[in-house]
Amino acid sequence: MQLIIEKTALRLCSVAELDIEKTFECGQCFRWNMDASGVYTGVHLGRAARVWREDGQVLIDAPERDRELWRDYFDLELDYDSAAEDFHGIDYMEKCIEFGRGIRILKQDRWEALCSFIISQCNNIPRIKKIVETLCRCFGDEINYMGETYYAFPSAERIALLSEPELAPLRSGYRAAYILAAARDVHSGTINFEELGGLSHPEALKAVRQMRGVGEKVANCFILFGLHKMEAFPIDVWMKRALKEHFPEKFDPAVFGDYAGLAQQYIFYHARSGGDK
DNA sequence: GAACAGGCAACTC
DNA sequence: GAGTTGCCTGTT
Repeated sequence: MQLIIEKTALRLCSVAELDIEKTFECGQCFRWNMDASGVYTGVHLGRAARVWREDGQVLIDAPERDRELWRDYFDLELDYDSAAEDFHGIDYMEKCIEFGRGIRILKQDRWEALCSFIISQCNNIPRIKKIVETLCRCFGDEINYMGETYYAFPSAERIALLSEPELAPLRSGYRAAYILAAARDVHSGTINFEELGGLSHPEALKAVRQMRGVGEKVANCFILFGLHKMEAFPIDVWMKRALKEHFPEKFDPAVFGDYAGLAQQYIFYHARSGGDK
């Protein structure tokens, strides 16, 4: 009897198009983890996958039928050099673009992005990852992959039916009430992702901010990383520092054009990696 | 033990 | 509308 081993490593793109380490470690997502050999394992839309570099290519261990799904997730159709045109030529930005080359703004699941950035407030990345992981472990569907168990991000519907004490294992503090409120808003239709997607950035910002515990920063993170509206420009303490240092007092992100969010990510990654020191 | 953290809301003036 | 304070929890 012949054993047929299904070879599932798909070529996603070249390493020039996507730097997985920068993309996964630049603070936009919380569910990808690297092992000792540089292979990242993560979960997206209930699918676990491994992503790695090999011979100048980025490969992903995924079935052929999911190729487009993953290419979409990594935003591989967009030409990032063209997208950055509006802020090329600014001296400081040249440095940030070069430094962040290969970063892509992931098209994350909208609910996961919303929930993750609600959790992110006043928190550091290891703790955000820990809370998100516990949330998935407690309430997400099991995924068996490569002999290990992973967990999908639990749906808003699932979370909406929980009570605050049930979220206690997350140790998310005052954010637990915000998570529940957001889940219920999504479940009830008060917040409709499809509708939000059709709104302009200012309109979407206003609507998203109606949610309890969602202020300017969290809203913009959700709009950028969840709704993939590339003009969203979240400003946190790192961004504040960088902007203060390199741009005039009355700075308007609109100067970066339609892809201001990408500029934000380059600045943020540069600043957080110690590029300004 | 106090201060602080990738933020928000409620309150003050 | 600008500034201050408390908030859960974990870390320093």
